[in-house]
Amino acid sequence: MSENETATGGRPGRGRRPATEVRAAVLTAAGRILLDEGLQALTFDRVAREAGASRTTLHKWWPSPGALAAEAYFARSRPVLDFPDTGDLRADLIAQLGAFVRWLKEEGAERPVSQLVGAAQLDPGLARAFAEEYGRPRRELARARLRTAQRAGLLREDADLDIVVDQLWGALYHRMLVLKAPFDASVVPRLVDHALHGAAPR
Amino acid sequence: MSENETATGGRPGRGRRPATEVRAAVLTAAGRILLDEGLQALTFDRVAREAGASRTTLHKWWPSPGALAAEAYFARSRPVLDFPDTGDLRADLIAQLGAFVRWLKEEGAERPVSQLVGAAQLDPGLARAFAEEYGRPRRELARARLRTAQRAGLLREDADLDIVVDQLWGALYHRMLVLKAPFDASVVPRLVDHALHGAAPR
DNA sequence: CTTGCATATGAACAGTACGTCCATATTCTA
DNA sequence: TAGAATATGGACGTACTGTTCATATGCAAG
Repeated sequence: MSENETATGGRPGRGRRPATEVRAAVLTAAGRILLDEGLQALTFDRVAREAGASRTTLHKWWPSPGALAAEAYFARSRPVLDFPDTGDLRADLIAQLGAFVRWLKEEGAERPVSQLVGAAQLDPGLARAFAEEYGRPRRELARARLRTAQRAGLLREDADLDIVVDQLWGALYHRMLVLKAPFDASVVPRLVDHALHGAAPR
Repeated sequence: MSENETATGGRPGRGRRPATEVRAAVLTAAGRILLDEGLQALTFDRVAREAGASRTTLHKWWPSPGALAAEAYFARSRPVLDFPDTGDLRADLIAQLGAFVRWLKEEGAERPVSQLVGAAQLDPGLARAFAEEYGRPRRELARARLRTAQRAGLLREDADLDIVVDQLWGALYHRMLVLKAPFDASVVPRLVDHALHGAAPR
């Protein structure tokens, strides 16, 4: 009897839909809006409209548009989380940082990442999520690779590996977020050489 | 509570007040709100109410709350814009970066600066203003000091001074904005040594 | 002193978004 | 088959933006 437009695909009107289906539709719509129009456009209203979901539902599952944006972005771009060890530290660092720069510049990650980091400065929940799901894991990965090199005698015993990581990635973030200065992958080798050998005469 | 006393002091009701007087009141109120409650609370509505000004006036003078916040902050904390040269590059860098960290951590600049950089990621006008009035001048100052050292033979001829600056300040911004990791002035000497001598064995 | 311009003011309006509540419809599960 | 879980549309109140308008007042030129 219930000619309900079919559950799949159409607009099912009122009533329950599978939660996973709704979540997926919401995350897809949110990701698209984030990439196409930026974080400003990603409001609960917009996402609900475009996902064919109810705003009430979004409020139930996500505490804020920022949190939804972060989850949508991570669900989409699952960043490569490995750090190959070829034995050549310099080459490995250049490869990793180069991939980061290309991800930012050629795969369109620069705007969403900038905006998410930016919004995190005003949203403690988003800040925690972003640091824990994004910043920290990447830092740990790099740290581990540096630790291996340090044990192999390729880095000084008293080197502060956190500082090395901060200097490598932080330099890029500095240009991207604070200075708004253009850069591309060509800075990476120089950056790595500076981190390894410093700017003072040898 | 609004007595319509004459023009000076009281609440003058309608009509013109000197523009400079209104601007000063607005910037004062905006600065206080920014420091006490953060950038979220700094809306045209709030500032207009607290400054005893009309919202219409704020729209006339500032394009957005972010722009007002930036101007209010710079008007208040006029950061020290000199970079002493004692001849000892390492000591000068430690002094400068140490002052920066203390400014952030002990003078309450961390939250407003983080929030302004954050908001700049979503507001191109604010981003430009912030980079031009804040980031770039500081970088130029540091670059100039490094250039002197380079001419004196304290840095390699082929050293990339922009990279050195990015590695020093960027490392701190990285911890503050991306990792949300605590830090204090004690990292500064190590940071400078890494920038000067690198992490590889000498 | 008069006149006219510049400017601040209050008020109102539409638009958008948030956050919350409700009754209802539907699906899932026991 | 019955009840729990959950999505839905709708409504409400609040807050902020961005704009327009008429009005009041300071300032400066004549």
